[in-house]
Amino acid sequence: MSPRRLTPDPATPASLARSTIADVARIAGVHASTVSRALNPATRGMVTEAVALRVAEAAQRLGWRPSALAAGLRTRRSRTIGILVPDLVNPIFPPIVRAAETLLAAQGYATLVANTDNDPAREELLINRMAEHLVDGLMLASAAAGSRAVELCARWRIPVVLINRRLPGAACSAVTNDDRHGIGLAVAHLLALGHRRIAHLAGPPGVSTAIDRRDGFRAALRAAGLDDTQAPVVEAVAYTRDAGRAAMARLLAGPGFTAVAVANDMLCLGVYDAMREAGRRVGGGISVTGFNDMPFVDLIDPPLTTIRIQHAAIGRDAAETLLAEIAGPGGAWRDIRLVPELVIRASTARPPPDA
Amino acid sequence: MSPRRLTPDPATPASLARSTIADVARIAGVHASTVSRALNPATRGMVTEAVALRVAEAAQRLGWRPSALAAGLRTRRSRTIGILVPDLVNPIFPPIVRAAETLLAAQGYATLVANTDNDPAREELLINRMAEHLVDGLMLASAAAGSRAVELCARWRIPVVLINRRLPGAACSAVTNDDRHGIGLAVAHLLALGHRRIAHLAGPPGVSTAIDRRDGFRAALRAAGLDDTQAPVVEAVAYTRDAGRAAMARLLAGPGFTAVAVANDMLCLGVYDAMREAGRRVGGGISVTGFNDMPFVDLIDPPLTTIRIQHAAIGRDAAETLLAEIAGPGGAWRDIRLVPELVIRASTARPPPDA
DNA sequence: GCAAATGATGCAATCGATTGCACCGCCATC
DNA sequence: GATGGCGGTGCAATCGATTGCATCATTTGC
Repeated sequence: MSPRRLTPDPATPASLARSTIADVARIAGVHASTVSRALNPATRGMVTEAVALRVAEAAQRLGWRPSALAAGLRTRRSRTIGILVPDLVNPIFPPIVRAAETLLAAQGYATLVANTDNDPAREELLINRMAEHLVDGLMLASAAAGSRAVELCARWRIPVVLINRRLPGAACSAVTNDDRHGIGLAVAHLLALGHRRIAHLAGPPGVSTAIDRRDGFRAALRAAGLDDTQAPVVEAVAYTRDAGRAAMARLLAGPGFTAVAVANDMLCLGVYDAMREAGRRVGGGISVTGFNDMPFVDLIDPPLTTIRIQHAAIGRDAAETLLAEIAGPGGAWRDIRLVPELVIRASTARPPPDA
Repeated sequence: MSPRRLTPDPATPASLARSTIADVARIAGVHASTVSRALNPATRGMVTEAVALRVAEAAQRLGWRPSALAAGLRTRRSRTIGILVPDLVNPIFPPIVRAAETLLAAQGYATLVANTDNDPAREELLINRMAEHLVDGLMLASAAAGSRAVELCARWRIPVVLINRRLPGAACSAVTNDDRHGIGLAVAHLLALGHRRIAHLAGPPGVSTAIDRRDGFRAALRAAGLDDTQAPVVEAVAYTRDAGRAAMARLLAGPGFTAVAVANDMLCLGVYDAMREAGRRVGGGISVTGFNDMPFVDLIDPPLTTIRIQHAAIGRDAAETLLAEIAGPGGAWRDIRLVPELVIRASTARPPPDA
């Protein structure tokens, strides 16, 4: 009966203690520096095949694992990437984080994820914490006007990539959506359905997605020969369901409109709430468009017409950009603008005939 | 005109280089070890008030930040907690992660989040990676039968707390839901509505939530004097929308039933899909109950009757348990079982009279 | 066949903070 | 006034891996 083989070798009780490179060196009969070279893929070529094999065997037998801390202390890189999101509970972020994490994990990077709660102070604190952990790069989804985040990263010499939200004039790369174009698709769709009195429920101040979508909304109306200054516009205080409800209630109290282009899907959930409370119907009554195509909005009642962004691509592109900047600093900043697409569902319809 | 005050002092160009404890020591005119003691809250008492002040000032002026790597290497603790989830895109996890992260961040801990994709090999890899980063503790939401995760953590001496899913016989604490009780609430609700032919759509094999909910389902039927062996039960291959759709299709092809208690909300999304494809109505036709009350299921059509778990409490309790075990190892394992509650919405109704 | 080049390995310093121990000075005690 | 104790600080080793440089053995070239 052959003994079961697990990792690490169960026959070696040495596995009880965490072993170091020195232990491996002793077993393999070489110097610790040789072990280091043999075990590091980048320097494996510096040692003899036979030695590399012997070392690998010894390491395996001891169940040796590198100490990321010791290595990082010496090399000044932690093989860790930080990701800062304003709110992990907003379902558009997990797919982004996940795509980034998957790509990074394949390259041997771990990811430190944290919530800023849209609080600049917390954002600063977390960036400092990330700096203490010597993250090799940072993905920042929480950028807002006035944020010192990018300067802070520069001070700590941490490559940073903005995702989702831009920061005009910021000295760093960014992977975002073409928000102006996206909202234009929504407006064009509403116009094609016959709507002429279209409102806009805008996002919170200082956030690029809010600004660009609002500008794009205006531009799209003008392009259609409509007077954009007449269009009702209200601003939500945050990208939350509650803020959407409140903003929509204000919109409903104002001059009439048959459709509303909303700045994001999360706000739409509140818009639906407000419509229900006001006894109005979404779709047949007032048409509603969202933005993001976040998971599950195809299941709400009525299913939401929205602008689909490339969640996974944002995470992937941002991770790739970051890795490129880590590998070779000094390149030009990338400004990747992903193109969103319209997804038509039942929350939009022709305007009611009596409107 | 007084100069603007930022952090760190902009007047000190020393802030350009990352400063160490030795730099602070030089400025403050003391030894590095004294700086360490003065800056560490736990050892501050060992130095004179005046020295502590001088050191703090010097540190502030240099914009000094501790190196988590150097400190961790010496102390063998990284002030980092790992969280392993099977799928971050499943909306029940972000609230848990977030609650844990908030509590841990307040205690100075960073959180390393990773996805296992329900892949045991990936889980092992990630735990090893966490071990390399010397995480002080691990929250594990991905436990499934046969997982070597807990042993692996024991080998690395990493305190671990299972969340959401239990692992019978595992040598560690766990913070989970009372799944048997929860599914019992759902069944009781269906019985009260008049249903007698109730099916169960079970979760994937080997996962405690699936097993306990199935057992609880059976027990609830028996308690009502019904023959639980007659109840149709099919098993989904995973907790995904697609798997739910497939399983529900199989259920619909079998003997008749007027209600189905589904093992989780994510599966319910697929159940809705299958019902739509089969031309059946959820609620008035077949009643459906979910489990978890994950975000947004109150907005789907029809809104889902489900069992609400205490998302935030899971994260909080698990984080607290972990901190307790880190602070004083050797205590008894905690087995916290949180009590869920029934949330009635429109996916359940009286059985149709002709049924 | 000898010098030079090449390649493999060992040596030791280093990254930055922590901490056991030694030391020094001051005060209280007898 | 010597002794003991104690609080505050400095010294130096330490955590574990990496890496520039030295060293040694081997091979190549002439």
